[in-house]
Amino acid sequence: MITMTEIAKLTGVSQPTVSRVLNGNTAVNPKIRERVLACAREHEFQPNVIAQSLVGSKTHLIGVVLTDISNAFFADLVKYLEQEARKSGYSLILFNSNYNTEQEKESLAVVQRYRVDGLIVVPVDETSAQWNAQIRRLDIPTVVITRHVEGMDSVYVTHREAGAQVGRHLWEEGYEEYIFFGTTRDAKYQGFAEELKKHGPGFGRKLTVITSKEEAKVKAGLEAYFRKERGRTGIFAYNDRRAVQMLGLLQMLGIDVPGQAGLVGFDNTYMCEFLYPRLSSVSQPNEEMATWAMKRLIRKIEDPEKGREVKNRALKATLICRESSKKQ
Amino acid sequence: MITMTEIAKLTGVSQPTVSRVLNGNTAVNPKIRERVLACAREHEFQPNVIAQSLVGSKTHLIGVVLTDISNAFFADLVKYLEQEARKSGYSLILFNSNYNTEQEKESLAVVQRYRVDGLIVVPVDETSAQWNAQIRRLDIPTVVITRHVEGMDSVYVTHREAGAQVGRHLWEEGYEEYIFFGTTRDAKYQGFAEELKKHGPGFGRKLTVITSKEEAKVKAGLEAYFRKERGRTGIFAYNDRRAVQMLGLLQMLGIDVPGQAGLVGFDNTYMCEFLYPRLSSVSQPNEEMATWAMKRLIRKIEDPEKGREVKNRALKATLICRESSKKQ
DNA sequence: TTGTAGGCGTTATCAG
DNA sequence: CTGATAACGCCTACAA
Repeated sequence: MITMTEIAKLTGVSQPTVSRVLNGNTAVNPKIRERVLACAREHEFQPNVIAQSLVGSKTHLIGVVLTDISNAFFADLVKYLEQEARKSGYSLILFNSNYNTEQEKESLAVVQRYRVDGLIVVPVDETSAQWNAQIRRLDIPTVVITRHVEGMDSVYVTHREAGAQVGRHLWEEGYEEYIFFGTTRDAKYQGFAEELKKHGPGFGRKLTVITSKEEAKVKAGLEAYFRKERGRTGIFAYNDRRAVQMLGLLQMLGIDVPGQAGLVGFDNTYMCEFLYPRLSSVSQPNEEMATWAMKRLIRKIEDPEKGREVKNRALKATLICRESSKKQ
Repeated sequence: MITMTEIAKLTGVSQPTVSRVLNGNTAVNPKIRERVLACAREHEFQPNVIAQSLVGSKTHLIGVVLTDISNAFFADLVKYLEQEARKSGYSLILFNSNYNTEQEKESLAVVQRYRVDGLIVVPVDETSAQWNAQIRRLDIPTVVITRHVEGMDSVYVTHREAGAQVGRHLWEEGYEEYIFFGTTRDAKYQGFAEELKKHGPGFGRKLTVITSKEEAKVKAGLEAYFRKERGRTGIFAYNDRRAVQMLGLLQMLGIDVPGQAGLVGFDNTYMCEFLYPRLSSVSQPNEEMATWAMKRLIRKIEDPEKGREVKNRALKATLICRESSKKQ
């Protein structure tokens, strides 16, 4: 890899002159300019951004530290993050914490050693004191994505509200009893339950929660559930994976969807369109989330004044109604 | 961010001494050592790897340039790549070409400007002369993953062999006619067709290809297909996405799976286990592929001698038989 | 318009 | 054991 100094020697000028030509800032003698450019082209000069970073104290590197890149949802976010960063000439240096706080901690340290200009993070546990302490000491412009953290910039989707949307939808479609497939700590559950509560005081008896991740247990639970005399049941699964599993189980048990049971998933992954019946699901605004996060981050980096105040962006999810939860 | 020079001033020693202490290479006076370490800890010193890179001509950065990070298959690979790189102290700088050769070209240039130590690539089109010229001129240790490129290190799965496996399986399960859902350029198709050919000369009439990506056309094609008198039909979809779509269509048309039609997908994604009937699928050794690629790359980087010769690794995929293609 | 000098934060190589 | 000194590749004054 040829350097400016070498080009300088080759063309008989000084290195700063080469720099001027290659960066096109200042005016230079056209003859020299041509000579230098020709030489650079010939040797396929590529500036050493490492050296540029050292002097300019700007690396054009953005650290991305997230919990699970193999999760399609995050992978999708990364795609848009990269797209947006690229537009402004930044590159992504990627770390996967794998939901492991040790790895996350180490990743944040590495990111600091690379002197990244900014940071996009999906914390393993944003309530952890250790994490909060570390991320704040880093003193790097940061945007939290997917979670809401007090005192830091963040973009996230209002899961509670999304849960309420699903509750309303299932109620409107005439489902009389309900199942939530997930944990009660999930904000989606809370919104879902609250919404249903509005439609009658007896909702407690009408809302069942299935928490287990073991298929056999889930199946047994469903069997027991449907053995009783039941009205039409609306089921909300906390993500599409689980929704697909639920659909498979319902089909296995011979329960008609959406007749006896309506089903709504979460994430609106591509397969929703492919399943039979097509799966209703809640769509998160991935592109918007990623784009906002990156734009915001770059603004913080390039305009520290405006970047100072903390901005939070709560985005709404959209329920996509398909066949799996339709009125009969 | 405190630097070695600052620590040196604070502790009244020279900067190189600080470097020695912090790197623990050479022996230093225990008193000074303690003083320096204390100071470094107090100010949470983190070495500037950018500066280290500049002098050491090693960035510990590995460029990853792939076609579509939002594809679950590649996202999975990235997870393992990161894991393996991390073990050896390397970090990933990630680029998504989005199947766009312009973006790919630019990414390769950026990667070079960052002076990455190595490169993992999934080319948009490995047969392109332009790409071949560029990648070779880069002169960076590179491992191609997922594709086979003459004269370069690569790991890939033998799709042709996988296709043959599927053909054999469907034949053994008693399917008498066959559909391939994908394109005939796909090596999977070739292996599939060749295998079927072994079981009788009339295979040409018995193997139908559905290429369209438009659901309506696919549906119409299937309807026309099954309107005729048909034996049991074995269907091979080029990936799980398509297999799910196919399954949905078959269910919609009221065709019994695996009775009238058997179905096999490709990629063995999580949903195979969740669908009803459970989907047979070909499992690619993602972890092995990624791990091999990264280990090989690091070896090339750290031991240029051994890294010189070109190594190719062809991995076999494994067919996972489930309910969707079982003998009746 | 061009060259010289200095510095970014390290590491490495010398003397001492 | 420790401190100068040079070097990595580039940029930004400053001077000519």
